[in-house]
Amino acid sequence: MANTSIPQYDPAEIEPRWQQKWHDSGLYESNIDERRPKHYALTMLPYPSGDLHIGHWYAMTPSDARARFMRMRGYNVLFPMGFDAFGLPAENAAIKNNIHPKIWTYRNIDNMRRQLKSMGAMFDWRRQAVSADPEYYRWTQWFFNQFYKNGLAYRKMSPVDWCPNCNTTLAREQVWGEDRHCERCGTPVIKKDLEQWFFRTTKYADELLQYPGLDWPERVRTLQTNWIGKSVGAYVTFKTEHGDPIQVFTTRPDTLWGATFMVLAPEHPLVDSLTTPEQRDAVHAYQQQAARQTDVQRESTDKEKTGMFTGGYAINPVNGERIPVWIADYVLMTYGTGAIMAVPAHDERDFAFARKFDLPVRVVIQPEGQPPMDGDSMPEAVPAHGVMVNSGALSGTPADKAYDAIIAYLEKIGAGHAAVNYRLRDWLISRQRYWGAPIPILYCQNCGAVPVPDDQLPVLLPDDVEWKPTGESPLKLHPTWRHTTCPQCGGPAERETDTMDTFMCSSWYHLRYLSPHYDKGPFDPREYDYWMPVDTYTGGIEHANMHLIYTRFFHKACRDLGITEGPEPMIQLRNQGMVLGEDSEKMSKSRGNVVSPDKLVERYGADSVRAYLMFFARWDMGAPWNPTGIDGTARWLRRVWAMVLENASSPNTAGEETIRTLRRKLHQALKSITRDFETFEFNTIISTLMELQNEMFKARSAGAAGTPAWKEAVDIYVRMLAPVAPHMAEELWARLGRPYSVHTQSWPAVDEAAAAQEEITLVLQVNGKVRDRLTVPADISADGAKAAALASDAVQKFLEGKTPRQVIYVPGKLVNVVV
RNA sequence: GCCGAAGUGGCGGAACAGGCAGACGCGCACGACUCAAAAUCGUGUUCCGUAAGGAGUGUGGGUUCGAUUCCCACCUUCGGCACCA
Repeated sequence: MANTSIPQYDPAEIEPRWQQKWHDSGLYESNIDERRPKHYALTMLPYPSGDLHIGHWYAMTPSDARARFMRMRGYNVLFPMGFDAFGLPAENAAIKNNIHPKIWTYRNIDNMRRQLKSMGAMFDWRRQAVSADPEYYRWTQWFFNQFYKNGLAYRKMSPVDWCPNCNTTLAREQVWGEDRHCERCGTPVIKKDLEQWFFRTTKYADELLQYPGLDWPERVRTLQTNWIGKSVGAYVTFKTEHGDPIQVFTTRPDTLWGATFMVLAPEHPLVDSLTTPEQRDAVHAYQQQAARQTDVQRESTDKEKTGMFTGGYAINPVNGERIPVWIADYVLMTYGTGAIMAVPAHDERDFAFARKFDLPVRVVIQPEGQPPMDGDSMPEAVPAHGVMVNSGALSGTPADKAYDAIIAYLEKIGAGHAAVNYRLRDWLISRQRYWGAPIPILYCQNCGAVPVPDDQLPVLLPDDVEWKPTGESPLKLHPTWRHTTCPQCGGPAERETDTMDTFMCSSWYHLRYLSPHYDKGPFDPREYDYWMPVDTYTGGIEHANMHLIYTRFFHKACRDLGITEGPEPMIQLRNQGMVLGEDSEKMSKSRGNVVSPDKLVERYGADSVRAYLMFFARWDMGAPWNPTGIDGTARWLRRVWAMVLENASSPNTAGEETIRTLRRKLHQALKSITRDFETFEFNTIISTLMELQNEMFKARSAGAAGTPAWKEAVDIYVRMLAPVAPHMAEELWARLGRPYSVHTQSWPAVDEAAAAQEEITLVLQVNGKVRDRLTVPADISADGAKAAALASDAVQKFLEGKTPRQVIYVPGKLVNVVV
């Protein structure tokens, strides 16, 4: 019955032809349209590393399919694309291949834009933004200026993380893992004392912990919440014997009576004045040794405790007790105040320290229902849950009840107050590299640090630089670039030679897409008012603690400066998983397990690649690449092609039942696919389409082709296919004689009556085991169902003559007979 | 150590209110078409058992008429954090 006259499915011919037509007709140009609801669909922009990776396709094609679905549902959809074009790999490639980073980057952008276009995605290329373009980074610098003028950017000398391979400092978020390695190159970082620029992200720590109205994965919110690391407690001020205050942070002010010593970080500013002459040499030696250690050595948990007595003492404000002050490297200068009160009875670390240096241990919280603890003999610290003991007037009070009273008391005697601390650090944005947006600051001998006036931006990155890695910013080596005049006093000034972290560029790219050539501000306010916020954001979860924190901070900071509006920049977030190599390892050139999308497109066509990437794994999970599975999706698309085009002359001999079944399956599939698009479950969209196609084959064999129901099924099928396989759907739509374009059609409506089940399969169980199945009317009564079940031979057989104790009917599903 | 995610056939996965486990596809086997192969189409494919039947969703318990789904304990893998006071 196969009609041999239909043309073969030839994606290599179809796909470029439609891409050209879409481009020529401006099909994907999104413009403000107040009559339609807007939908801003954003997918994370790629770094122009050279070639589009299968991972990019995996991230972007389902995002594109969903954007298309939203468009068909009546939304005015914006789905833009651009390039995160500044960054280290360009410089590394420059060094390796002796090619200018700019040439390397823009060449890659050209190639990747071509590859992106082969996906057939609905990107509005007019809105492309490239972060290395002066018309883009002019505004990156402008944002820096606004932050600087409002106290959100500051310069500070401090010990910072330095990647010896990338020759630059890194933000705390960009140092990963137990060995504290560089997020980019994997080299363990070292500490350096440098004067660097920071953004005051900590100012927003508390707000960043709130996710108002955000539909974000729980996973991401948890990662961010843990990263920000809020601790609620109190600052308590002890005094040295000379009367100098030593402030500590504690989450357990109720253990104050158990503080038997204090520990300062070796770098703490009070160490010098506390140290007695007899201890001076030893303390100095310990400080030196601590300074030489790496963070990894210093912060490894299982390390034997080390420390040194300063010879000095402090007075506990609640009981006037005189306690020794030590220094130790387990206390970090970068958290809290760099000093702690040690309560060895109830803190594991303090306990280990006390035992090692033979310091007193005093129990102040007695766990309930246990024999009294003895500080001298206890083998380990005990959790501080229970009743306060050895705590003066508060002895006998449950610890959790005393908490607020103690803070009130500390406030009354002027020795402390409630406080909150965060693990989050301010964002270090200085990079000692060439290929980035220059920090728009000048240093004048008279005026100090002066921002380049907004109307003189951008501070252009010079092309003629030596990009040799020296550990200094390459811009420092430029013969003339750094020398300029101060805009305030006209005297000589030098430019800042560091560039900005590229995460600064990517913190606001979603705003630049709105109007990439706008020159009166970072974005056209009319476009902002219409499109923002981003409705759906898709991308990898690896950015949970980097980009996704930075961009939220950026938005909130800008909101407070009157630049942006609303609490959050991106309302809904969905993360795709990772496509691994066939060997289940991360794809990398060195492992030789990289899958090239170009070759797959050449062999199967973009539509098959798109469909396979949606089908082959749960999108949010990812999976190792399976090279043979794609044959199945390619086969399916060829069958769809044949099914749609072969039907025209087929007979109309189907019975009523066939037609009813066809329509039921069709509308059930439509319902299921609609729901799955809403919930980002792409793999079941494809399998439902495959199932429906099988059902339609059956109906056609039964003579359904040529009926109105068949026509309806084909029409709906092609529409449902459009987001997934946009080229094929467009071609089929045209061949069916329908007007251009399938992508501007509305998403079909479910006919609930058609989808309704008239008959159901009633499952019959005996003691929870399936023994029989009956086809019964869907509206069967409970009594009817139970009677039918008991009448079943199979059920009777397994009842073995016993009387049912209970018969359970689950409407529309099953009957369970219990004996 | 703490936080989070995940464990289902040979493989990817489905089961969306606690109700038919294994949809859909890959792979494999057999068959049709073919001189032959590819492509295509058809049939079968969780395991044990000739069968009747039994077992079965990481492991062990629990709740329930009924558990992949809920609860408890544990194991494994992956991700994040880690001397954060």
